[in-house]
Amino acid sequence: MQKITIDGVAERCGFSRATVSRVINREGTVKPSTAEKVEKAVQELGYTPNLMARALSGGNSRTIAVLLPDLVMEYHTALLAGADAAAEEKGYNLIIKTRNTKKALVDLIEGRRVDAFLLRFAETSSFDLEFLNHLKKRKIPYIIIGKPPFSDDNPSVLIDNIGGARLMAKHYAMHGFQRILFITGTEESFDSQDRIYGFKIGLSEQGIDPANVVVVRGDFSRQSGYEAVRTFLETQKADVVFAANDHMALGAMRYCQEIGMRVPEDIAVTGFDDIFFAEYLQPSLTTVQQPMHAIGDLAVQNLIQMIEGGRARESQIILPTKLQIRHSCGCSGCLSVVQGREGEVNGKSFIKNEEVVK
Amino acid sequence: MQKITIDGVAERCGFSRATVSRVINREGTVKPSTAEKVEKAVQELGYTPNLMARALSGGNSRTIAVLLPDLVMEYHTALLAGADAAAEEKGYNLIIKTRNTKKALVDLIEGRRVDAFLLRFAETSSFDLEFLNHLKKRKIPYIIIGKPPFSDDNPSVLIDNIGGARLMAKHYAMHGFQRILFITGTEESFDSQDRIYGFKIGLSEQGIDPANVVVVRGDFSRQSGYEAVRTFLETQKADVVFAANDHMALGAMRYCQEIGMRVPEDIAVTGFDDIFFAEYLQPSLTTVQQPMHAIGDLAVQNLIQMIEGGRARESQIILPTKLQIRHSCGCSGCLSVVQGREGEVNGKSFIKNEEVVK
DNA sequence: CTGAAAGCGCTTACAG
DNA sequence: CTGAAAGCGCTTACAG
Repeated sequence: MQKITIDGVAERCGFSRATVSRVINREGTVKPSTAEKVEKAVQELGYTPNLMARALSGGNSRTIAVLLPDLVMEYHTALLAGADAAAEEKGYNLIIKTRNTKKALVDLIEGRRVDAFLLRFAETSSFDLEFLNHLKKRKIPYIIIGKPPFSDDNPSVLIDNIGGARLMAKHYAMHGFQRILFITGTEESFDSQDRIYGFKIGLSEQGIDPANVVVVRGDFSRQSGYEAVRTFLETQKADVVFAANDHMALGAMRYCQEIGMRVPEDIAVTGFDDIFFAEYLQPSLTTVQQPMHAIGDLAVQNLIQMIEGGRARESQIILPTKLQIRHSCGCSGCLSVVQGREGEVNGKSFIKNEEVVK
Repeated sequence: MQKITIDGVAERCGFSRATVSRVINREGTVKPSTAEKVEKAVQELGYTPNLMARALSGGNSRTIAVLLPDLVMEYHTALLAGADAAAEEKGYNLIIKTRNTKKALVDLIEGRRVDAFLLRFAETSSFDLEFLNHLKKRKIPYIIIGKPPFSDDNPSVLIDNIGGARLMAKHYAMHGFQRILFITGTEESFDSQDRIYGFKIGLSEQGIDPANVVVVRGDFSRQSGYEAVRTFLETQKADVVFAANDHMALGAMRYCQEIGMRVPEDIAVTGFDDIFFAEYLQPSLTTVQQPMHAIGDLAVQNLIQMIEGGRARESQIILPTKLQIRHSCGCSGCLSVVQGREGEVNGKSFIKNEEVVK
């Protein structure tokens, strides 16, 4: 199997290397009939451009870098899986980075290794504004997954923590919960901040005073959920525990069950994320789900549009959140889902999380 | 920030581009004193080579392709996380591929995009021998995760399904289980094949006739585990159900509990994989764990050795398996772990799964 | 031990 | 609309 290059194609169809390059990249003007001949030759030879050479000479590398906090949380691997699906469909490669030194990232850019960045930061401290500015200056397309920092002009696909938490607040109102314990994640977590924020907004909307909520700090671990509830219940009582993620909800539920409290009869527990096993807990966990796979997929699609078509839709996009109502909140019978609805105003996508299906 | 190239370094230190290249790649002979000067210049300028250019001109691209069946199963994302850890430590990039067309893979090679391949196939039918031969012919380093096909001469890191299942058989003997239902995964799954194989070997070793095991086909889904047990229990009885993965074990357990059987008192259930929630089921699941993270890490380390140092240790490597004894098998009290031990003979690593800790 | 030169496979002004 | 040429940033024989 002879390695076949652009010159091979040129020879085959009788045109120059430059012309072949033009039709492959659909740039400049080429007579339709010659484009056809070139394409035929490409087909016959089964030619695909060498991406290294292309990138080196100033073209696209057809590669997107994905920055993730980790590859362990289902939350992030689902995001990656979605990104991968879109990338493979469009013939792009994904380079993944978890422990990202600034230097390594800049090299990726300067070395023209990647055309664009998909960025996911979990903690405020990991947010590298300098790097973001570098991207802007170099006009490298990027999309941030989750809340962008400070300014609103960063292209981003929002993880709708606020909307999801509001949905949960509304559901709490339906149950008539009064004494609420909220377990947060780490202090620096964007997700955690937005979840408590959205929850309080939601409570206000329902006429419940957010001041009634007791907030205890956790760290997203199952153990921290366990401990938070234990400490709290030593001196106080609660109708319900809202943990900022499912792991902590699991820990909370375990503690309650261990001391003989029935969930949800004696105390309700709800979570956030809808990780795989939420459905299989006993009782099954009522929680908020975000479409991480779809978010990754959509983000990569947009990134590719930016790479190929200039800027495309750089606006912020929010995908609808689902409230997965199961049994741990006290609802019984078959599962129901409360889902937000998508909308769009002024080029900004958003959702109305209004509907409640019972 | 001026883009700095090898010529920049050359100018700075007063040597030629060729010499700089030599010291960076530690190739050829360079006088120590000049190497020092070159390195100083590299430091001062913060130079890192453009990998695209390097690859194009015949050097390494410092990139490894990872082929995975999916990014959903914890089994595979843990493998990826391990690979990523090793890659980032050594300054390598990872390109991930899930839905791999042969063409896309060959392009990766011909375009010099990657230096090596980490391959994980889940099903016999997905095994592309032609591609493997292509790799061999081109002398591209690769490592297969899991059982290599046909011949033994493929560098691989084995997932020790057989050893793990043997461990479980031994544990079954301790419990004195007689009537055993084994739920397999899909017919083409390497994992499933090896697990039933190893299990039967293990039973024989314990003096239990493998013919006593009833084998029912599942497909790794929770639902298939549920159905398999339901169908079986309609006409027969069992002391224990061994599911070829934890998802099916979960389904099996659910069915038993739904019809009022107590696990493990009336029927024991064990699984394979030790996915995250195995520990949190009620009762907690006795299962076999394989160090997927370590496997991915080790494989990438070896791959890098092969890339940089010629061939390194191309032998087969097996990492020890753990039997996670929890409650679903009938054991009670604190958790115990039965762990295999590593060994090495004739350059081949292997393990003796002999030890039983009670 | 070191340097000048060719070449890797493309893209992109620049002519025509 | 098309082609000849330069150049992207490296590595690698080939001389010396």
